[in-house]
Order: sequence, then C-alpha cells, then structure tokens
Amino acid sequence: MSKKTGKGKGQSAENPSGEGIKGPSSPVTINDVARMAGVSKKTVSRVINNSPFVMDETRSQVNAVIKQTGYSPNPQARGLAFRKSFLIGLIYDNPNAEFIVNVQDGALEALRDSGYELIVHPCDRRSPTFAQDVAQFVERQKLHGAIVLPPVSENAELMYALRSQGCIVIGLASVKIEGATYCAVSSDREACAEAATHFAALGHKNIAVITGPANHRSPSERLEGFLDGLKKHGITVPPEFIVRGGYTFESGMQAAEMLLSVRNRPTAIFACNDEMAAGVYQAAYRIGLTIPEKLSVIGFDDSPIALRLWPPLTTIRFPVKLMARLAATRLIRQEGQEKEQEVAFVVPHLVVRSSTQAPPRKA
Amino acid sequence: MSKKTGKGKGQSAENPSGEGIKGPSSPVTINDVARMAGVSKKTVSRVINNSPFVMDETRSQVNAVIKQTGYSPNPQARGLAFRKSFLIGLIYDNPNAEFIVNVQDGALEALRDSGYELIVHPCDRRSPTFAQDVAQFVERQKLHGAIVLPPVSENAELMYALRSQGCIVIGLASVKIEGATYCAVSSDREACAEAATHFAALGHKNIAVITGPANHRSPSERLEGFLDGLKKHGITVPPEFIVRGGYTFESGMQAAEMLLSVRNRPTAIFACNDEMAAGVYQAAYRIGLTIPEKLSVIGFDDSPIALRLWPPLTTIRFPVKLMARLAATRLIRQEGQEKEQEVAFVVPHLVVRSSTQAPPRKA
DNA sequence: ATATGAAATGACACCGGTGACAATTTGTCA
DNA sequence: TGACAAATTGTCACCGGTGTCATTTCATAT
Repeated sequence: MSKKTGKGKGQSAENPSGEGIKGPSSPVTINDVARMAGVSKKTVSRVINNSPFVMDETRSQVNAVIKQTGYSPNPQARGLAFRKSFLIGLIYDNPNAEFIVNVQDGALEALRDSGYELIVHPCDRRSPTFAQDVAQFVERQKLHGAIVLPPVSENAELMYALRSQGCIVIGLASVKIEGATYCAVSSDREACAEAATHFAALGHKNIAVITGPANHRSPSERLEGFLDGLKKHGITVPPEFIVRGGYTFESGMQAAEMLLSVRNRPTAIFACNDEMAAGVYQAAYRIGLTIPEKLSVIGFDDSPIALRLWPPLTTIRFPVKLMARLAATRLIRQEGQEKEQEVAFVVPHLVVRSSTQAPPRKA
Repeated sequence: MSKKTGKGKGQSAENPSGEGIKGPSSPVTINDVARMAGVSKKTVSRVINNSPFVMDETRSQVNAVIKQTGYSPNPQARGLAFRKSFLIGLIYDNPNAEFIVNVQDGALEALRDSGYELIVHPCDRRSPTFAQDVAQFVERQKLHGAIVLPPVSENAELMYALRSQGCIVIGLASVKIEGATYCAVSSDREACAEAATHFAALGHKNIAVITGPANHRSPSERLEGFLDGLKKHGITVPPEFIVRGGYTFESGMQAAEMLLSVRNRPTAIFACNDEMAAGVYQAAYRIGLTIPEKLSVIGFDDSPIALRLWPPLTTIRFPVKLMARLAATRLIRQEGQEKEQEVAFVVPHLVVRSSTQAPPRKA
C-alpha cells in the first residue's frame, strides 16, 4: 500500500474533452515566483502577507509575477508554518435544512476570495462524546474559526473549550452567547413584539402562542417578546393559551388542535416557527376553520414553507444569511481578537401576508 | 502586522468554565510519540499508514503510545508531504436545501473517523468564470475527492478537468455521468414506471405530467420512465398533457392551472418533483378540486413537504443519503482509481400515501 | 567623508509529516 | 559457520511556506 505509489512524473492526461478548462498543470510554488521576480522567497512571503517592510517597487514586481503565473500559496504549507489552518468550521446539530444552507451560502459569500474555506461538521448533542468530538475536530483541523449554530451555541462550556484552542468562536443565536468570541444575535424579542402589535392592531384579544422546545433559548425569547408586546396593548394571554411545541410540523398541529378545541377559542395564534405554523394550518383545515377569516396565524422564520401555504403566511423574517455573513466577515477580520466579547445585533421584521386579518365579528 | 505576532508561550488560558472538556493543551507530535515508543518517527509514520513492514510487536507498542497520548497526525503536514489534502469537496449549484443537507449528512456519516473532512463549495453555473472557479478551488485545496451534485455533475468538461488534477470525481445523478471517476446513479426511470403502474392500477386513463427544466437531465429520465411505464398498460399521454415546469412551486402551480383548465381535464398528475406537486395542490385548491377525490397526484423526492401537504403526498423516495454514503465510501476506499469508470445504481421507490385514488366515476 | 539608525532583504532553521534509500537485524541454505 | 535475501528500522532531504535574526542598503546627522 505504501509501496506502489509509483506515480512517476507523467501528466498522463487523458482528457478527451481537451484543454477547455485552464489547469495550471504544474503548480507554481513560492520558489518559482521568487526566482522569476529575482528576490528571495521570504520577500515573496512578505508580499503575500502584506508586510509593510517591502519596497513598493519590489512589491509590485512580485505581484506582477504572481498575477502572471497565477500563483496561489499552498494553504497546507502556510497552515503548517502558521500552526493554524485556513478553514472555518460550521458546527451544527440538527437545525432545519434551509437554515443550514442559508448559513453556508451567507458565510461563503463573505469568505469569497479570502482564502478561507468552510468545513462542515454536524454533531449530535445527545451523544456522550459530543463535546469531545467537536473539540477534537477543531483541534485536529486547527480551525481558524468556528461558526456555531443554535442550539449547540448555547453550550457555554463547549464554546469556552473551543476558544481555548485558539479558535475564534462565533455563535449565531437570538440571545447573547456566553463563551463565544463574537456573536451575531437576532433580536427576536423586538420582532415578536412587532407581531403582537400587528395582532392587537387588527383587533384580536383572544390570542394564543405555541412556543418551542425547552432546551432551546429562542422559544422563551420569542414568547417573552410577544407577551411583552401584547401587554403594551393591554392584552394578556391566559396560561392555557400558551402551549409548548417542538418546532416540528406535528407538534404544531397537535398544539393547535388542543388550542382550537376549547369553547372560547383563540382568534389568533402566534407560532414560534413556520413549521409549527404549518401545523396550525393543518389543524385548522381539519376542524374546518378558514384562515384568516376565522383564525389569524403568524409564524417565525420566513422559511420557504411560508409561501407554500395557503393563504401565504404572515411571518417574521429571520435574517439568517445576514447573520452568517456578519459572522464570516468578523472571522477574517485581522484585528485583535482578545477584546471584550463583541456582539452584533440584527433585527428580524414582520412580513405581513395573508394569514392575518381582523377577528370574526360573531362575538 | 507580521511583526507583532509575539504570542509567546503562555497558555494564558482564560477558561472560566474550567477543565470540563478535554483539550490536550500541547498537541502531541509524531516526534513525541517516536520518543516515547523508542522508535524513529519514520516507524511511527509507518504505523499510521498501515505499512506492512512493521513488526507486530513494534506496531502494538507504537499504537499503545498513540492511544495513551491521544496523538492524531497533523493533516496539514501529512497533506503537504503527500501533495494532497484530506478534504473532500461538495460542489453544488442550485441549492435545494434538503438535498444538500442530506448529502452532507450521508457523506459525513461514511467519512466519520476516516480522517477526511467535507468542505462545501456552492457555485454558479451561469457565471462566466464558473469552471475556472471550481477548478481553482479543487487545485488550491488539493482535494482528495469531490462530490458533484446535479446539475453541475452534468458538465462533462468540468468533470474531466477536475479529474485531471488528481481528484477523484464522483457524480450524483439519475444517469451515468460522463467524466466522473465514479457515479452513484438513481434509477429514476424504473421508479417512475412504478408510479405509472400505480396510476394505471387505480384506473386512471387521463394522465398528465409536469416535467422539469430543460437544462437538467433528470426531468427527461423521469418523463420517459413514466411514459414507458404507462405504455406498458396501454396508456398514452397526449402532448398537451405534458408540460414543462421549473422544479419550483410556482412553476408547478402554473402548469397545473393550465392542465386543469381544459374541458377534459386529467384525473391524475405526475409532477417530477415534490415542490411542483405542492404547486399542483395549490392550483387544485383554488379551482376547488379536492385531492384525491377529483385529482390524484404523485410527486418525486419525498421531501419534507410531502408530509406537510394535505392529504399526504404519494411520492417517490429519492435515496439521497444512501447515494451520498456510497459516494463517500468510494472516496476513501484505497483501491486503484484508474480502472473503468464505476457506477453504482440505487433504485428509488414509490411511497404510497393519500394523494392517489381511483378516478371519479362521473365519466 | 563617516558614523548611525531605520528600512529592506536574505539565510537558514523549522512546522510535522513522508519518500528514497541506506543500515541493521533476522532467517535460510549451502 | 558464512553468505545472501528478506524483513525491519533508521537517516536525511524535502513538501511549501514562515519566524528569527543577520546582513545589506540608504538617507540623514555630524
């Protein structure tokens, strides 16, 4: 296995389709560039790293050669010397697919041409070796930084552990995250208050909420924000109108069935995510309640499903991509990383569509 | 910037949360292991790489030290010496989020503990520099392998280009992919024939199809498979009952509106993906046609939306995760990669739920 | 013209592994 | 028992960059 690695030098190049896509067949190294520019490789290195101790003339000369040859430094060699990699980890547990892909896209948008790449690492919070797995991953890869998605990001111990390995740790969440170097937080509270105001303005008084799983932080944020918002309009929600869901379609449906089966049922429901709002639609449909005539619904996330429902769901647009972009941008910022913890706030907004209107008059 | 890197040696270690998560503070190197085991580092290297030229006794001794110290070789150094990385690229364009995340999960499942990691690379086929971008990415990172998702995988030229860089190229698709080292293909044809049989068995004669975008291969595979299947039951589909969609909800809705507005409308519709099937539901709902009483629908993908629709959608389960697992497994297989192109077939199956039943009697 | 300090560059070891090949140990056969 | 091949192990250069520190260059002060 380690014997027959006789690759030889031959390009062999069986490329039936021809030379269409440029592939600098022999990777240019720093030595090549140095030779061609007539300087030492250390100077080339300086140019690459924007060292200020290079004469402008020298710099532009080297840059010319770099451009001409299409040279690009080997990340592995660079990483080895720097004792860190140019990789950014994306660590998540199970959140929904849309969320993950949006984060990936947003982050990579910001990373484009920075030389950094994104390496994904799903994990299982319930595994007994969970924290070790993640920590080992980060250590082995010598990650430059890690973007940690909720609810994993709520594990402060883990965040500290990662950070102690020299990794810049960024948490995405709806509250400030303990242990992170930086976090992009979405002000869910405010947005939910906005939803509350919307209901109040339409004239709803009988309002219910379906919250999310207890082991996430976001549901309580959203619930409290919503309740606070309602309170400002003099509306209170009775305890039996606050029911816990699991952020899944089914749980939303069950919760709604429960809520809608009482005599004096709510005329409006705020579901803490769109999945559950879809469940509410389902339950309403079965019971024969039309939306929005008999029941108004607001969701949270503005996931694709919001537009797939009928009528289109009024929901809160969660700025995933923006947060990811912020996170990634912060990661490749060269400033000192040891200051106070930094926090960036972004505020989600209500997107009014057709699932909300004034309550029925029948009262 | 390159001057003030005075990191010193200090562990500094501000870890308020304590020593909870093991973090081998000083990374063990191959030299440490060699010293502790009383052998040369080359021998340790041999053990790591499963070289057969190591005495069993020596091997177990080294392994003991490795286990004891928790040593794990530095991928960067290893990669540098091997002139390749231990990274596997995931290259995709048109993000259907579910699809991507499933591939990631499936691939990483197979990669677990292999030392390989997954690095994601979305790209834009319409960009003029598309092929170059991808090729450069692969070259720079010296990828061990790349998993290319459709429809990017249908670009043979690109596939050849990547392969010529020494990267194992794996395509996922519904047809054999030209240029790939290996491909995992889903036999969509067969599955669609199964769907056809299902409609036929229920007694439908008046059947329509909504296909997908012209620049993908899968729609034609699915269409042909379905049509062939119908033909075996003596059913043919008139040209005006075959309409092209764009694999999106809206396109499915529009297509269905068109199909359902004619006098002698179809009693059954096969949509080439679930998104469009959801669009069909929408259109039917607006027109007042109930599913499945007045209209039967079959989708393709078994995406989460299939269960979110009411009634639950009969659809074809596309074995994404399995294909990804196959792909990743093949990637870390150590065998010679230069044989004939290898192809693995997996066949999707029909999942019958509640969106299909016999056509209305009214005829 | 000479000393002097800052600016720019280069020489060389080193990051943590692997390849090529030499050296050593072991086993076998004459 | 010596010779020779096979099995095992070690030495050293090298992968492609960066850090440290020495060296060269250059402008300015004396």
